[in-house]
Amino acid sequence: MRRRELQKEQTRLVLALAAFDLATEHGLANVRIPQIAAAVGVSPRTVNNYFPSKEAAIVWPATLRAVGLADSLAGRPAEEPLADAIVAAVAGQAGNSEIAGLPPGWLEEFRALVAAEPALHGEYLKAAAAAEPALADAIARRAGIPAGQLESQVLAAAAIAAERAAVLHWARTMAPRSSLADTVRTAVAMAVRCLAGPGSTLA
Amino acid sequence: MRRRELQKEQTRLVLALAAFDLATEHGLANVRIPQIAAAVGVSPRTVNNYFPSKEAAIVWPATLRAVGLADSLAGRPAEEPLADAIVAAVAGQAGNSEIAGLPPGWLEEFRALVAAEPALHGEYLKAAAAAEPALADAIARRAGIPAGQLESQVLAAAAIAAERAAVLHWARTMAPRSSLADTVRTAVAMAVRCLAGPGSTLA
DNA sequence: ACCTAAATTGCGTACTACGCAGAATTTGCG
DNA sequence: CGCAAATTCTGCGTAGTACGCAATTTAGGT
Repeated sequence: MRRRELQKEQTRLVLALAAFDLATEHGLANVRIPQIAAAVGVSPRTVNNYFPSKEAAIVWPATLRAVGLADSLAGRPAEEPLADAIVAAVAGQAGNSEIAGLPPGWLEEFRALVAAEPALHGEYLKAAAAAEPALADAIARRAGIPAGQLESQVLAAAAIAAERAAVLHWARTMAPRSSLADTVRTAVAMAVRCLAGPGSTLA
Repeated sequence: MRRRELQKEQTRLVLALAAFDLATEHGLANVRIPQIAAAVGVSPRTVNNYFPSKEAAIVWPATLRAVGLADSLAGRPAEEPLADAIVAAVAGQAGNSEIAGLPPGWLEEFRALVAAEPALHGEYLKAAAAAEPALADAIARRAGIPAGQLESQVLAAAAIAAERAAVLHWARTMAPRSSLADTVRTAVAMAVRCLAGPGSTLA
């Protein structure tokens, strides 16, 4: 019964993108659940079966990307230093947004929407934080230490916080002189340089 | 017209504490807005004048503490290294919870409630993140650099994320061998060591 | 004590979240 | 190919929330 879940994830993503489009066009406050349902062709009740709120639906791709962070880190070569691997994993997610069927340029529109709608900040925070446990576990596994230690959790939280700060900073800066990926890379590097660098128990 | 606002803040805090107590006793899901109103002796409508949701009410003291972070940092001696000042400011907030009329031991109960009620995690995140801009400004001011730079924002985000990770880690650990304040101090020091340490442009 | 500004309150409305049960649909298996 | 079972979609009903608005009460300053 694998196909079932794939179809479900597909519908979930379609719903999320529909909610996202409606929010960018009409403004978050003017989006109604039935609108989203109509745009996809399902019942309003179904929308709430997939998402507890329209905000959660809009932010869903960000949640997906955040969850993919741990996998991305696990896929880095084993000999790469931990700090570099984390930076590469986070920046890599920021670079290619075609991860799971997202339209190209999605990240650009997303940051614009989040910057324009403060009501989404909280939901974006939740999406980013949802990845912390998995990322902390991946870090611990790579460092060869038991999971649940304070240090790996702090490192994961700091890395994700840095990424979020970079995205918001980049979104606020009207004339960005550097690309989003570069900004994210710089920010994450600053945050993890020492936590995961030489001299750390995680290195 | 200063007294007016003081009274307002007072009732706001009373409402928040009432919501908090009801949540610890009956569980978050069983708390109703009229209950909170009745516990304080105001109309249900008034509760929603002060808070947009019961979760926001419960987390309000955490928001207060987070906002106080920037002031706490500003109050540190000017000759203290930035990293030490940040660690001291954050850990100081974790140490004394009597900041604004909170009952002693409030932080303990709060972390227990947050750990027991995952529905509060998001609200706690928002409360913590609410302090980021102010903290980033305070950092920039102390470092003598213009506000809004990426580095100060990343540092603020990382410090707050480390504090939150420490609190949650401490809450999850059943038999905490060290005090919460020590855990927070350790976590923030790890995150800040390098961002604000020697060699950084902020130092 | 009065005048003014602000807070509290009650009411009404729109919307959301979700439990429940029936209908529709798809999957696995013979 | 068809049947049975599990699962998802759907509609309905309910409880509860958020908030605008206007009236009332309360408090502050002179």
